[in-house]
Amino acid sequence: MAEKNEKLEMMRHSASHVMAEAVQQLFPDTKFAIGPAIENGFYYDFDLPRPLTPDDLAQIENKMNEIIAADKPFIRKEVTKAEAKGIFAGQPYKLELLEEIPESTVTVYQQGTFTDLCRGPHVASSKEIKVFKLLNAAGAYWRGDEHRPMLQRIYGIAFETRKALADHLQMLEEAARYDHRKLGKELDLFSIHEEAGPGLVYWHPKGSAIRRVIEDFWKDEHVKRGYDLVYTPHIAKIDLWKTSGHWEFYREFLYSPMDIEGQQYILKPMNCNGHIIIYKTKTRSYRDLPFRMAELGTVYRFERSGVLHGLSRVRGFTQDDAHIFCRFDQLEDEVTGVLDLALFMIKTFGFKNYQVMLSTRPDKAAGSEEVWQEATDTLRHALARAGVEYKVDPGEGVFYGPKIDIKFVGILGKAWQGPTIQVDFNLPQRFDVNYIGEDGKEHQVVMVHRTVLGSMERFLATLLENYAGAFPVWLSPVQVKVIPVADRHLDYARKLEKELKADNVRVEVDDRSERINLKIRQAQLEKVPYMLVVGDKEIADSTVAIRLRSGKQLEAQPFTTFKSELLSAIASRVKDIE
RNA sequence: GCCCACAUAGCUCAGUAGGUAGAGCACGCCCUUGGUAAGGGCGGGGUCAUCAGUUCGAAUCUGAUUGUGGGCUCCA
Repeated sequence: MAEKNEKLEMMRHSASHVMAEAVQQLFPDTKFAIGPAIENGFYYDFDLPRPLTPDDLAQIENKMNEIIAADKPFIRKEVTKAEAKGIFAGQPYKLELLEEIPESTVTVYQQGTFTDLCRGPHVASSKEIKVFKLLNAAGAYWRGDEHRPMLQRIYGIAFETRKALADHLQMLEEAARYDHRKLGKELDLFSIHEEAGPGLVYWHPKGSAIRRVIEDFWKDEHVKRGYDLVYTPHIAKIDLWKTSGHWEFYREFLYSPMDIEGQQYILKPMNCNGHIIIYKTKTRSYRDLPFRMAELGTVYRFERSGVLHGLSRVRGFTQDDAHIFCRFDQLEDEVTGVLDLALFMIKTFGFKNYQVMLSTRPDKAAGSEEVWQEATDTLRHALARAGVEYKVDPGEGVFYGPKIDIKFVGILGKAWQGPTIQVDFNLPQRFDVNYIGEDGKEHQVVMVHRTVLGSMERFLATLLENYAGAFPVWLSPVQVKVIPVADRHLDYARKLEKELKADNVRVEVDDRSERINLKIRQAQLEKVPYMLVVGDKEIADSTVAIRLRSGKQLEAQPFTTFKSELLSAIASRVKDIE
């Protein structure tokens, strides 16, 4: 398998060289940057005299096919740096790369008319490139630096067989049907409006119904686990954010201050300061710790226009936030508790798997090396206790402390940013957040910032794409659709509706004078888990005919039986009626 | 923010030699009361994202603005 992947990667990398040759022939003035193999394909960055059009891509593809058909060998040469500078005269990006190579000799690969600075390896000859397709052209900064020139990147994919290519293209099409922006519109869950502002989400009744279920569950679970729920205001005086350091470090994410009676206020970008204020309203004893304060806190951050994306990157969002104030010796237990909660959430919401990253001390960090080391070790111990496998992300911690990030892995294998657990020594110091120890003296608390879902917005996106909009029954905005066969069955339908509503079931009656085929179709499109078809037979026997959204029809059963099974399925949160 | 593309009815979309807008779904009314994925008829609905410009005339050409998409960068 590994060998096969290497072969594929070699082919993809070679395809990128062939693409460069094609571009060179079509645009002789091109300056070449880099062109690696990536997952499923390859790209190459070019500095071109004009923007590329879809027609250009087709032409480049044709040229590539010619080169492949001509079966040009890939020739590897070792040359001195001085020779290489001659070869790449007039190619500033290649020359810049050459400067950074410490060795005195470098390798170049040549196929046809194109020679590239490249470590290799490559296929022996262009004919070994089996099937490829150019997907799109996009802008990309030279070396990923936004202060350097914007280059044009062409992305392509390449496979061993036509079938593999076709499968991949089909998979891309399939993925588009799971897109939360599309599903959100189709299922009438939320909207975002040009006239109201980008990145600001309007939750429709059905989206709000899902959110309420999530929030109620979240609150109950937190209270069970020893959290106190709080509410804090959306704006606060700017000085608070100066004290916390946000004004200094994160100003680019903050909205401009507003003037209120001569005082400057800003919208909160985080909830921590509010929780610290509550903590500090009285002297806390070591006996009061840990103090776990939780809030579904709505925050506003200025995100640059180009990064906004549906529900997953927005400018106003509600974090499922909490801050744990504890003693250092309690830190491990607290982190363990948060990990347990996070894993419980992952399981309850039906994610197949998860990935865990531990981020360590960055270059620019507050606090001493020793404290960092100790805190990082504490996180390691907690991870070990939870029996969780993780990877280390060196230097990716927040400036105020190390963190654990968990990604949800959905049904399709896509990973989503989920829970985050961050240790913080900085804010307690800035705000002088203390407790009185057994020794009668003041000691600084350790703060843990954490979310277990992320934000309501991003989490809904995650759920939507994970379930393709077919939520498990406990989360479905409409759990039951009652479909009377004819108008004379409406009274019975209403009676069922009333009885289900009495137990907080989210139920709708399709009371239109339409054929049931139409009503079934629309309930299917709405992905309602249970459709109850009721007509003369059902009324006579006090039963319901049940159709599942899978298309499966269950035996007609007494309404009371259905109802109790439904209620237990909802309460279990895990299993639907099958 | 940067590169490229796109913006037509509530939704999905058609409308290229520039001559003042169409379909399906949805919505309203009428007929139909039909047993598991679209019954039929009629009707209302659009200053073609916004603002300028070119032109006798702009959904269509040009520019700017706003927004969206694909990337890049960023994501405490």
